[in-house]
Amino acid sequence: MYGSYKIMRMSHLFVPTLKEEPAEAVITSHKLMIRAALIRKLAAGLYSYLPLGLKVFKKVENIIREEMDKAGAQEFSLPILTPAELWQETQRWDVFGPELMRIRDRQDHDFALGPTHEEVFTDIVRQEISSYKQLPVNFYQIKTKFRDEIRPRFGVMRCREFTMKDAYSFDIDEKGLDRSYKAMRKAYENIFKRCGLNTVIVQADVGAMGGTQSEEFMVVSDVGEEVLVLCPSCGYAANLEKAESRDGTRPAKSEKIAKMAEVDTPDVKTIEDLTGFFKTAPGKFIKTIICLSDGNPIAVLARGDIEINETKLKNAVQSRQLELADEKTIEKVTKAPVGFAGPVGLKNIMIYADESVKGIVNGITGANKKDRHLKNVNLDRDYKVDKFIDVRKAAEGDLCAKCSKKLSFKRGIEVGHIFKLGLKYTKSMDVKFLDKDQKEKLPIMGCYGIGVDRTVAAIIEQSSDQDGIIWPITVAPFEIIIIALNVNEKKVKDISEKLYHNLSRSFQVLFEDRDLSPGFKFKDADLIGCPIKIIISEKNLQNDQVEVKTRRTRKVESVPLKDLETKIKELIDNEYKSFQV
RNA sequence: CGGGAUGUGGCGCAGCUUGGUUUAGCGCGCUUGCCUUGGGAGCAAGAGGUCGCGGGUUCGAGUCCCGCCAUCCCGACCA
Repeated sequence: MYGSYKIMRMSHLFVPTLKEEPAEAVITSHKLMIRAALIRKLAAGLYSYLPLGLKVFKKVENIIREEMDKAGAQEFSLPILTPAELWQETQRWDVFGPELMRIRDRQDHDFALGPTHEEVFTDIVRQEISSYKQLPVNFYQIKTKFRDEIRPRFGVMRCREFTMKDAYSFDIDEKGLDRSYKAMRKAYENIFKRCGLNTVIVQADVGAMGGTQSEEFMVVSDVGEEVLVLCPSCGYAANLEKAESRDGTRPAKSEKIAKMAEVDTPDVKTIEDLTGFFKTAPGKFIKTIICLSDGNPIAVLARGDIEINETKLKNAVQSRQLELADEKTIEKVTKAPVGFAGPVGLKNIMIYADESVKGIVNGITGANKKDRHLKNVNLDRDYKVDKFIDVRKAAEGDLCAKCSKKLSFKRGIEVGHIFKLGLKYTKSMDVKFLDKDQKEKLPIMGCYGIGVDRTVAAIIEQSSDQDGIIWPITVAPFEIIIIALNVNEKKVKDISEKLYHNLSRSFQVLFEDRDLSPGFKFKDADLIGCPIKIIISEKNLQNDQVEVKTRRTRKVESVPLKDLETKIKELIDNEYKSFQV
């Protein structure tokens, strides 16, 4: 439990709850955050926190802070406004593109509103750290970030202005980075457990930043923006970008290799067209995609029934920028209009192929001529592949690459991301320290982020019912709500006041003291979702009792006044226990 | 940026197809009074809207046309 709480009465607190669902919200957490008066929208992707929302937000923040400190990280506060020069040093002034919010001052100096703070922290290390004796360090802050999102979405889930806890570790060597990374991984597990969140840790692609390892903390949810590939059998977990998988289809019956032949296929272009035309399963086709890798055309083959994972492809061909080729390029490379590309006779271009192509016997593919396809095409006899790569996009029905059991697919909300960054920033910003062996070296970095707003939303996604939010006690705006049923009854009013003052000494108590109908107050209380409700009515007071009801279980109990404090303490202690780390 | 939808008192919506019975309406909320107190009470009386903005058509536009803006959804995008 943290700190002493200011006295709070519903009659005083600004909690403009809504009976009706706001039209602009689609997902549960967004609807409830508005209805329970946690947030209000200012503009697309910009939200104001109201007093109740802020209380929750601060609790989450505080849990993060405590666990970060416990893990040995040190809190900073860096400016949001950051000079362009710093971003130019690492090329990110350009790389970040339009997502970076830019601003110019009256002297015409360029600045960015920080979307993340690698450069600024690295700059501090560059200036202040010169010896291995000062390392390792892990610096963090909990700060407002700005990203000009192409599409803000789902309330606080994807915003243009949001709060992120970002941490950066600097180590002497790989071993040290491993230690820092593991410490953060553990801290994250603690943080999410304490927030009452069930998370799954998935492997993620390291992306263009060239790190070595990256994992995401995901909250499984249908409204998640990422697809997770999970193996229920061995525990393998990765996001779709990263996921490896194996073919789950039965191998085709062995077939005699037949003679290659050209077929007239007027206007038959897509795999769908082709399966109809040839009356064959999509697995029979050799899909040929022409891409531009850093401006150079390459051909990528895959079996007709699988999709290509662009991230895997990008990594496999070591491309910085990869895109589908435009029509002109395709016509130039294949000498045919779009839709008739094939590997046979394709020249002056690297031909990559997914492993899935290996098993195709007597395949069908484009003839590199308008309205013509080839059938009975076979690897090595009819065409060559320069390099086999794994670009299979995992799909329903695929098997786990590790244990060959069937994979399961779920969606998830990314609440945290940990990352072994390597030397990317220390190198480009020329950060050096003198090691024990008297040699100059680059510190090796890790970075670790948590979306604070998103974490709050995810908690609600995971914990609510038809009546409203069910807060885990660790992040609840108040631990207890005392409802005085009829404040016009002197006895009810007096005893409620007394209990409120007494309990406020040990707990965070919200006092529902408004002169409203009981139903109204119950509904509001459920919406707001405080874990424990104490109901004081004239009826029960006749027996010197009050009612205690828990939000989660809806269990009600009549408790004699004299036992109340003990009972409440017991209940609350129990609640906290289930979120202990 | 492409596709779709929406914009009418604080909130949720109807009215628009077929322009004039509309003085723009309903529910919630709000104000005042009475009444009521175990699951968003009741009665009565009120306040509150240049119908997103601009232009056009018309004798007449919330309603039709054009343009713009905003919001939401899908997609693209997202170290």
